[in-house]
Amino acid sequence: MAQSQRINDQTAAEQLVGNTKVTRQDWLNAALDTLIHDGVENVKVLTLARRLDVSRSSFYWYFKDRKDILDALLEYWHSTNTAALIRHAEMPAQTITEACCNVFRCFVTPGTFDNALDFTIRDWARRSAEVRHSLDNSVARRLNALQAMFERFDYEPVEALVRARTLYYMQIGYNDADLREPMDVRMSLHPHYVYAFTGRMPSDVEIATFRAHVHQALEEQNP
Amino acid sequence: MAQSQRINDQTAAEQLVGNTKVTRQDWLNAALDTLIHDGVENVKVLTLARRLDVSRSSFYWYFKDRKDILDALLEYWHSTNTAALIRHAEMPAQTITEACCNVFRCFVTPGTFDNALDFTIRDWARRSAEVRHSLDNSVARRLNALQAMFERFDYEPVEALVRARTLYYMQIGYNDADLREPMDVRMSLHPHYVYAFTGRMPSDVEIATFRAHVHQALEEQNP
DNA sequence: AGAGTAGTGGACAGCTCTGTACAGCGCTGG
DNA sequence: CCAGCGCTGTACAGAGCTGTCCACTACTCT
Repeated sequence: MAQSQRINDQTAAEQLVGNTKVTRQDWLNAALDTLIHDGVENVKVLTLARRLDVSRSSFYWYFKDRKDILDALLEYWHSTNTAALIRHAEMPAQTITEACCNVFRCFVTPGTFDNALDFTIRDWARRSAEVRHSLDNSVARRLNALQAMFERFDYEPVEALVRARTLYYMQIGYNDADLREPMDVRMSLHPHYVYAFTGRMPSDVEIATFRAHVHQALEEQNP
Repeated sequence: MAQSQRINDQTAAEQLVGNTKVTRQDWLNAALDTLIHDGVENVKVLTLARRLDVSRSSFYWYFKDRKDILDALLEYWHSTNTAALIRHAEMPAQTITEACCNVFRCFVTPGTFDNALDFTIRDWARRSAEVRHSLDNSVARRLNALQAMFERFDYEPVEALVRARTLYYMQIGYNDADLREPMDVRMSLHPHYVYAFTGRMPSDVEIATFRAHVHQALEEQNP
């Protein structure tokens, strides 16, 4: 599922001047990919160097030490996933069911919210107080955005809180499970999820719009 | 939260005959505790030995190698968490809201379903195909039990499936987050969770019964 | 062309961890 | 009372990892 990740797309554009074989970006991309697939404890200077087919010591040209690159990875996560989720929760919508569909899109559209990365960060947070702190902050901001979303559609604060959590944790848990459910099955269940989360069935138009979005996103990914 | 874990309670009863300083159980308990708090990759023979204040080599008397004790930990998880959840999902109930409360009890009562252990296993599963396989099996059995629970109360299969997943993943995600919410706050939200999961409000009796159960469980833990 | 700069590779010291070999210690049963 | 069993400690070999030092290379700028 998770494609090779890129922290940004400068890599191709960067000039490999002088004796340069790899860029700082290459190290970061390799580290991010390793982080996602193998966990923090496998983000090792030695492993990355082997993967980039470069001497281990050149790592220390770009980064102070191992912690330095790990900090960069955390910062990347910070500025992507949480921002994406909040943005989708705040999208304008006519109904709560439409708003809920918007949030779903965030999780389903490739390149928006990286589920595998998010899991890895949670895992990491269990072993590092610093990461734990970042994570707690992000989760609070995410849940606030979702609660506010329900409140915009006149749910009582307590119910909005409970529904925000249910929606959020269900998505997180669901994606963690990595069910590899075929997209058509997932699409057929979608209206029922909306119903379970909001207590209301989405309209046919909302369902169709959601499907179109997902379809389009998948097209763009595999043209 | 997670107290010092015990794989079973034989330890105190076991005789330390001969030159024996620690038992196989001691190794297992230490390993389980380390697994939960620090993750698989920190379950190291050296670390456990230091913790038990015993030489590292005596480990190899009780276990073939490191993998041997890790297998034992997985087996332990197998025979506890999944069994507990299924048992609670199958408990007799008059209403779906009561059934839902039964499932909650499983997560809230100490010594029943170990959330921290479950998280660690999911983490582990990301790095080991063998563990992944065990986990997938367990999750399928858990979800089937929950879906069957909703179906017993006349939910359509698709809705039962969606609600089973929502209930399950919400609990998992919620516990992962380790919110450390005071129990009285959690209790006040409880009826709303039941409503979000089942679409119906629990009766006053059901709420009171649930609270009494939780209260009693906490009393037993801290007499 | 020569000096400087950015980046690389190889070698080294030092740490942590694994698994094995083997000797020693203290009970228990004939 | 001593032989054997269950268990422990010391010692060793070897692998994998980190971070540092320094010589080297290939560009760029003047």
